Amino acid sequence: MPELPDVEGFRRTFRRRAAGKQVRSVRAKDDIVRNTSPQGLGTALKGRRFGAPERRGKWLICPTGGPTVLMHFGMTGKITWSLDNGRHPRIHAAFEMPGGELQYRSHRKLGGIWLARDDDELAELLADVGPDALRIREGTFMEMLEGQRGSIKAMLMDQSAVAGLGNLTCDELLWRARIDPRRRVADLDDRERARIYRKMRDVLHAAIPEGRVPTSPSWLTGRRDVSDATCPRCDGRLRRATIAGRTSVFCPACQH
DNA sequence: GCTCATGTTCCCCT
DNA sequence: CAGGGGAACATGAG
Repeated sequence: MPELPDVEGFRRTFRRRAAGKQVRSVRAKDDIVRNTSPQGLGTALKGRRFGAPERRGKWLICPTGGPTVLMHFGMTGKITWSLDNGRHPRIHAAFEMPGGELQYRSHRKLGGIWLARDDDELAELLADVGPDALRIREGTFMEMLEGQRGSIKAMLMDQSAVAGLGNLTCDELLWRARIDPRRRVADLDDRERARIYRKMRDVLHAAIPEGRVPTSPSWLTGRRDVSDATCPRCDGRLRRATIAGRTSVFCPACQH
């Protein structure tokens, strides 16, 4: 589930439910807390008040004025708010606070929770995360493309180059930009590069209010799980191929 | 039983 | 060094 639009939705949930509230206690499974123990997390947070959450790429950043909680959601993580402090087994961490608890769930446990004790630790944990896809300026984006020798899809998926784009977002924006995901970055001209930047923003801005990459039939993403899927634009047959280790869906008829 | 899944990391090649 | 391929992680869903 979680790419940039999903994490942006989690940020909204966190802001609405947890920001400004004092943490009463923390429960967490051992293997979901990555750089300390559940006890360590609880000790650091108990009595502290969460501030406004931020997002960088697919990371949710939850400050308290002292330590900061970092959440990553892997492929199946999410945040939920519960009124009743229930001990559901699928909840991997819960921050108990007045009025309910904020729950972190990560079905396949590919994500996790990190604790940064201060700004230095925070910077260290996020050191390899590139500029956020939603905020990167066009000039910076163009600089990132310089000197790249791989495919455009691989570059867009690289979180240290541009942070937040996932497999669905990349397929969607390349389809809108009419660029074949296998194209070498070095072979793209300036107009094509500008088109990719513009479509990246369009896709993100359209997806964020939904809190996910939309799956309506007018989106490529709405067709990717359909057998014998056709292009929403030209009705040509969509193709699947592995690029940069992930399944890519694209339209060979209108993406070049 | 088999393959695949919206992510990241690590190892091995070229 | 930059990239690509593949495996691993954990747990289903089809």
